[in-house]
Amino acid sequence: MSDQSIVLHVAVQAPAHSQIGDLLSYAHDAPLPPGTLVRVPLGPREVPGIVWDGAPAHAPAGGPLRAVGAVLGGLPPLDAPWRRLVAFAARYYQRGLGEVALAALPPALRELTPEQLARRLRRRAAAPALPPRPEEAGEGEGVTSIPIALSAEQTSAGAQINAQTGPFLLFGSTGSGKTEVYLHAVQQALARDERAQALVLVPEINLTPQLQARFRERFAPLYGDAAIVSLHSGMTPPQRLASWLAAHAGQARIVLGTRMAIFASLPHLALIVVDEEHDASYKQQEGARYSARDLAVWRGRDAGAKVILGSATPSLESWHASSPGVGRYRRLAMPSRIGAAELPRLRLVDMAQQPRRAVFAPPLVAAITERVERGEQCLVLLNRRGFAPVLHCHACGWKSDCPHCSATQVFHKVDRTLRCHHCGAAGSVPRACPACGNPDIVPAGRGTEQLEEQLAALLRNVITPERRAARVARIDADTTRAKGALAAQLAQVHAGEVDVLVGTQMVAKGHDFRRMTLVAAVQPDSALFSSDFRAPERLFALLMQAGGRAGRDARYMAAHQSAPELWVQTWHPEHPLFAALRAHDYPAFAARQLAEREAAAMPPFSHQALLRADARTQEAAQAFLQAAGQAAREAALPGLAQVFLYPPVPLTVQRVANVERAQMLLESASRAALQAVLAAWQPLLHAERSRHKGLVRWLVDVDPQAI
DNA sequence: AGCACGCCGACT
DNA sequence: GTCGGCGTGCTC
Repeated sequence: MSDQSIVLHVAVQAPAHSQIGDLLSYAHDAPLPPGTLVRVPLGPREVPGIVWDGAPAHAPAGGPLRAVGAVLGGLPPLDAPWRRLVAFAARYYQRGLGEVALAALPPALRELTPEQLARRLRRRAAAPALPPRPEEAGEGEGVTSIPIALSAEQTSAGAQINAQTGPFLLFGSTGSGKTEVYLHAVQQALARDERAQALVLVPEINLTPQLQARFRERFAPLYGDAAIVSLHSGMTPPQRLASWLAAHAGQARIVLGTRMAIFASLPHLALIVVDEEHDASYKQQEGARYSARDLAVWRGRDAGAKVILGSATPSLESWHASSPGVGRYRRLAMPSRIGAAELPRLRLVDMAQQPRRAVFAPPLVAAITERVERGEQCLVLLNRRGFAPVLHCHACGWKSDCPHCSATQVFHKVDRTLRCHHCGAAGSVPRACPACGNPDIVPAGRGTEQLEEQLAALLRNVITPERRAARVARIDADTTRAKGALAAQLAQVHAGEVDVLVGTQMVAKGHDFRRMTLVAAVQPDSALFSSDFRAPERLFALLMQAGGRAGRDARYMAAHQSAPELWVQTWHPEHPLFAALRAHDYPAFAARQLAEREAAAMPPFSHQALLRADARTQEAAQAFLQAAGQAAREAALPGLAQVFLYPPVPLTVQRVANVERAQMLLESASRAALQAVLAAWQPLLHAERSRHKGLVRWLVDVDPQAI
């Protein structure tokens, strides 16, 4: 303990609800700049940490400080903008600073010793990592080195992005060429400054390969292959580390990734693109429940980087923010589909007029048959895996309930199992009713497996122009579990080996199937009357996006004299959502939804947070929430007068894996008041926790995407 | 969150 | 007589 006179404040990975404060103090023999990675002793173990600026809220309890264990000095410190982003996210989403900061680093980096890191960095330096000098790029304002033919709408959007600061909401219908605008904006940003970096976010890993191909094709000739990296959870730890280091060092000029990539270290960030910004997967659902889209807007403003949010069906939050009266975002509209491709015509099937219990209405079967006979492809969507959501005994009323959850086990016919989609419990299908012995137990309802089977039967005599039998294939989470399975199956579809594709939402997004001319949603009605006020918005987006899979290739459609169609089977054809869908009129749909939201003071006209409790019993979960609310009122938390606390209620799926779940909704017209309450509430929640025996955990979800 | 310490059931 | 269940408490 001789010369260790410097006190360092270090963020370590400890959750907010541990008794540890945000920053811990350690002794070291020399000052270290904030953002330096270190390893420090914590109790019996050594953990990674990040040197932080500012002092901890609470001084350590006295006694000599322990010393920093190791310094990862080979790495440039994480810069101030990165630390501000992490600090903001931790504060806003009510989590520990160190928890958010360390989770934002690639796992492989957290495990590294200084020696391993030094070896890695030497290897990187030895490799010819620097890209060819882009001599031809960056010759002043607006000069692009690759001439790109843009439509008038694309040119106008590009010009505005170039001239204004944003953030921008790029509202372009499916097939309007949003990607080309992204590419153009990235090219402009990179050409303007030879160090500039661009971050491009996509909702799902599945969509990164094709986007990566587009960006590589465009930018690898200019900046080299190494200048384009991906960042998502499907990569191996070494791959992720390599991408992260390339971004941190500034060698990667373009980072493509999923929501986690919003926390990438990008010292020269100039542009952030959030593709399909309405997509729910931008909201993290465990740990710190952050919205990568919202953080993108914050980060862009803080770092002086432009932000482009793109969608054909924007979130109502973004749409509202870009409305003329509000003007926080600049709206750029691209209503036309490129290359004279038509938008799909809506064919509503009134199920009340169809044979009872028909899965597929006869007119839909006829339409699919006709298309397959012409050599075109069809897509059938159902958002439910398995063969049937429940098995049923008509003799005694037994259902295939999950023993651990308040949900039924789903019948999977392919492997004769009953599986719970909530807790994962799986078993084989009983031969007879476990309750009464009746051998005649029947599946009720339908899933993708059943659609696949029924369609195959319905089309068994249908012959394609190549004189082979029609082929039906299914793509969902069950068929794509193995690594590379999705890519292989998609390749089959692209190769024309599949005529009808049955699948869940995962095939509705992004993919470009050239010969796809008909898309059908078999059973979308539940979203029309859901208790979740965002369900209609999600359904509209899904149907628009799914419909966009049909007729993307104008030349193919013209050559085959085909017109794209979106079929929807519904019991409520008169529902106003379908009128807007028929007209491809998102603005009309959004206007009506926003009017309803405003009248009911719901988001985006109010702000919400959830306090959720998991416990052994539903009573214990609700008692904790009740007591937490009571404690907040008794302490008269600042801002509480402007925040409405709803009574605790069970979650829709009340019990999962034998844990009972309840939640309490907080709502306020003032985001600041809601934030103030949540921050001041935190210590009361800690205190309350120990008074509730059966409580398993509690958590706060700011801006929940479902309630 | 880890990881200890700590006090009560089925095994060698 | 030990191995081990996870309840409670601490980590600068």
